[in-house]
Amino acid sequence: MSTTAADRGREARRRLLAAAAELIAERGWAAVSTRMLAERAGVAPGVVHYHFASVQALLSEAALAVMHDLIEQAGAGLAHARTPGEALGLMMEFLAAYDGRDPTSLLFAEAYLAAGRDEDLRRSLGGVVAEFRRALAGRLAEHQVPAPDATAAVIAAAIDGIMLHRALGPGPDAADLTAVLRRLVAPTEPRPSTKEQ
Amino acid sequence: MSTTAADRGREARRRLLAAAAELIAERGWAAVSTRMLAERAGVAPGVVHYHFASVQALLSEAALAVMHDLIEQAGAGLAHARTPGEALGLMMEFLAAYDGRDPTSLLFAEAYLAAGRDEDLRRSLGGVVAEFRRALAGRLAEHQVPAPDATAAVIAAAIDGIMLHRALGPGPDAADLTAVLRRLVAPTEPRPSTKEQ
DNA sequence: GCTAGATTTGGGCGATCGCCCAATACGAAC
DNA sequence: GTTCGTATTGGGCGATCGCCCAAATCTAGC
Repeated sequence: MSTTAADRGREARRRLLAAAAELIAERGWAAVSTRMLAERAGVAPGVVHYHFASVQALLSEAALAVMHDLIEQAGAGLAHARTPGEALGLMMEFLAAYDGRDPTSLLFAEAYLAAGRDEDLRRSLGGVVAEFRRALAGRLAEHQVPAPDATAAVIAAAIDGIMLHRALGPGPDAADLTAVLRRLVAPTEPRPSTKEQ
Repeated sequence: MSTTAADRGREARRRLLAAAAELIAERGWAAVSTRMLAERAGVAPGVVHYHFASVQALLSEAALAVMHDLIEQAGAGLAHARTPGEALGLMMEFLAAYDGRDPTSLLFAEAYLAAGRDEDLRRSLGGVVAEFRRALAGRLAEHQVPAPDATAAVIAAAIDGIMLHRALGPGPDAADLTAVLRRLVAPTEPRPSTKEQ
């Protein structure tokens, strides 16, 4: 039951990372300040620069942690699918929880932009996207989808773009979008019947 | 040859809008300041709040002007295409000029995010995207592409996503991506032959 | 109890922020 | 030349910024 100083320190660090993830989405990357982070995390302002070299470093670490977790989670769900079409359906279902204006979606977008002005962050983030593309391309190749790399890149891009556009207002139903995306992975065209879902 | 006060005023306003478009891309929306804008435009700091109600208002007006011009330009090129596949090719060619890290791409991304925190901007920007989707869906419908609205939305989203991902590092060739996207608009499946690029 | 080392505190530093405004400059109308 | 109206100047206002640091506070080990 004893809480050592190191334990409390780790907890403070953890709370600061969580606060950073929230505030990036709420206020925007450049608008997150030292005192804002400290207040949200329930610590004194000085603690921020005790645990992190700079506010930038804190924001980067927080964003990367969230993104990596989510990509891994999505990838795990993908493994259950038996066909690429099914995998697409699962992914779109997974994405239904994010409307482009929720904290997670905004965190992604903010991180994308911040990466353009921070070389280290850009490299790390590029690695996350590349990893997702590679995993997806592997699944596609297993099912004889032609041009798996390019197809995976387009799907990954479409997903991010769909999230971006959702933030701006209503668009077509997710089910309709999924049906369109399925054209990308249909191994053989099943001759479009007169009626379809 | 006379330059009235009103003429000089209009010129100062124009220069401020141009400076805003540059600085949004360079520094990020939230990091653009009054004095930064004034210096870039070659005017005194006070001029900014003489011509614009706030820095936010200046940034929004500048971003919307650039985006509207570019969408219109892309749409004009689209009118020359004779098939949806050709139109896609033209659009991807048009997009080749933007690698996701150039000022125009960054301006788009910054505006998307800023829109999430400014209701007026969000509405205006949503209108721009909707207008593009509508124009594209119209062209698709003319050529019997199924589900033209959803297809247009996916294409628009894929384009923005591709630009976003390009900023993070190299991906598949544009030509390969275009070939994949063409699957979305193929009116009838030409029975995939043994070889295809 | 006492020391050693890690963590927290809370305010200070100079710089910068958005916005404002009284004073000034300057061409147009008379 | 005088008046009038618009545009510009340049500094001031209080607030906030990132980062720093000496002092205070804690727990573990002796």
